Amino acid sequence: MAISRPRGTGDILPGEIHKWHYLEDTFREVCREYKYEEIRTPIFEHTELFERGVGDTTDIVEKEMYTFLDRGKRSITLRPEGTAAAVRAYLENKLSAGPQPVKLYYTGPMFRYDRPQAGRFRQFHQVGVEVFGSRDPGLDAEVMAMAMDYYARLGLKELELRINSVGCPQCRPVLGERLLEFFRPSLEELCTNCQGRYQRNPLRILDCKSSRCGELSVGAPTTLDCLCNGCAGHFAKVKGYLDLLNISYSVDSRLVRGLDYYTHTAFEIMATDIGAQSSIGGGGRYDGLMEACGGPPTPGIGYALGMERIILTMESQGIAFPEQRLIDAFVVSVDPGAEMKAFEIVFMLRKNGLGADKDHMGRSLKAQMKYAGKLNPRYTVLLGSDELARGTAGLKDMASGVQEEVPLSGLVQRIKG
RNA sequence: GUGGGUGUAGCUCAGAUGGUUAGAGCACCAGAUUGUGGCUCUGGGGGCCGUGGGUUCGAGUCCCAUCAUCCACCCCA
Repeated sequence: MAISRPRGTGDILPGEIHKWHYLEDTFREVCREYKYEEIRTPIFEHTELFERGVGDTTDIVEKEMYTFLDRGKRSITLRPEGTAAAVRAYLENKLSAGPQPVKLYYTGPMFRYDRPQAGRFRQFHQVGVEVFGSRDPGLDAEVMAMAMDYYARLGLKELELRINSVGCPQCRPVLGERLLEFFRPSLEELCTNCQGRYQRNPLRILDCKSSRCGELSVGAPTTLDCLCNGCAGHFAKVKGYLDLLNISYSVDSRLVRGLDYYTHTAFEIMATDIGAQSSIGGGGRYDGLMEACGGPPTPGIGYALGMERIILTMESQGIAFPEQRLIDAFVVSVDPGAEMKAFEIVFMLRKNGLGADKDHMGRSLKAQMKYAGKLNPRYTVLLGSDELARGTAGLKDMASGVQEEVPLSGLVQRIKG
């Protein structure tokens, strides 16, 4: 093989594309019902957008971005996530001038230079939403409910919704101080990662997966211990709305979204049985992000769901994807003399809105039938010299095997009927 | 970035201790008395045994390197 695909990427082949269509179609349907409108932003942006919009101390920006200089010596980055670009577009196109809130959705590929493993790729696909312009806790609940609704429509079971509140610029520093105090005695024992976090963002120590750090952080103050009245009230309302909708969730006070401008609600949806990368979606509120990107103070909340991981979960749960029939009719020429007529009939069927095809490999009658059997059309249309002479065609129902002779003039009607 | 597993046909995999023309199943193609699919049977095409080096009379098999892939850490979707 001369050239292979780049590491961590994948070809979505015709045999599985129906899964992606199903996910996308279902998502669009949900978005329509929830009144979210699609936005399509570039796949690449100025690197600076992500440095500011994702945070330059995050792993994503520090080591996972596909960044390059274009021919004009501009630093360009393939988008690693969708929120920053949506924020940029909202500001750049003055969507703030229209009615608020602005509810957007997007779908498409994202890029991160990670080591590939089960459920993790360098090019992967997300569907996501962002709501700009309102701090209503009802919207926090809405986006979570929407994500769960989407999963449910796909047939996913046994998902776990974890939620937390990470506070706001007023109460976060209080927590930060208390965390520094708490970990100061055991600073040397923390993993090297967390020693760095201690300096930059002690909140994330709570999130560390290392068992050592886990032990050390037992009894540590959590975000929930330090919420100010406003944040605690917001969180209580979010939970109230979720309860109202009978959406089950667990409060996970260790769930942290690391960026400074993330505020209030953070959530994550976990699946089982798809390997170590079990998060199939996550999101949160980011009331500080617009300002970080140079805009006026504007609240926002959103989520992103990983399509590959959703498909993995569906497959591991044995959920069937609706498969659409490739064609309605396959036209077979019984003898070479009928070849031209078969070609004509195929186009006639297509012009009438039917999916149709014929052999293009010079196959024998038997082989044409065999091929038709694989394409699984509802009908096979058989044309031979006898039929030609009578102006008819054999119409064979492939499921039942029953064949009848119908006049060409009534073929479309008969197939549609 | 770190660690482990695996690279033989389109796919899933056999190929003890190195030894003739590298096999199977599935898939693909053709045929089973000449105008009909699914089942069955017969036959056929297809392999620089990931790549490069080394050891050896001889390497798919042993050694080294490299690349790819899978899994895990980290992080995330």
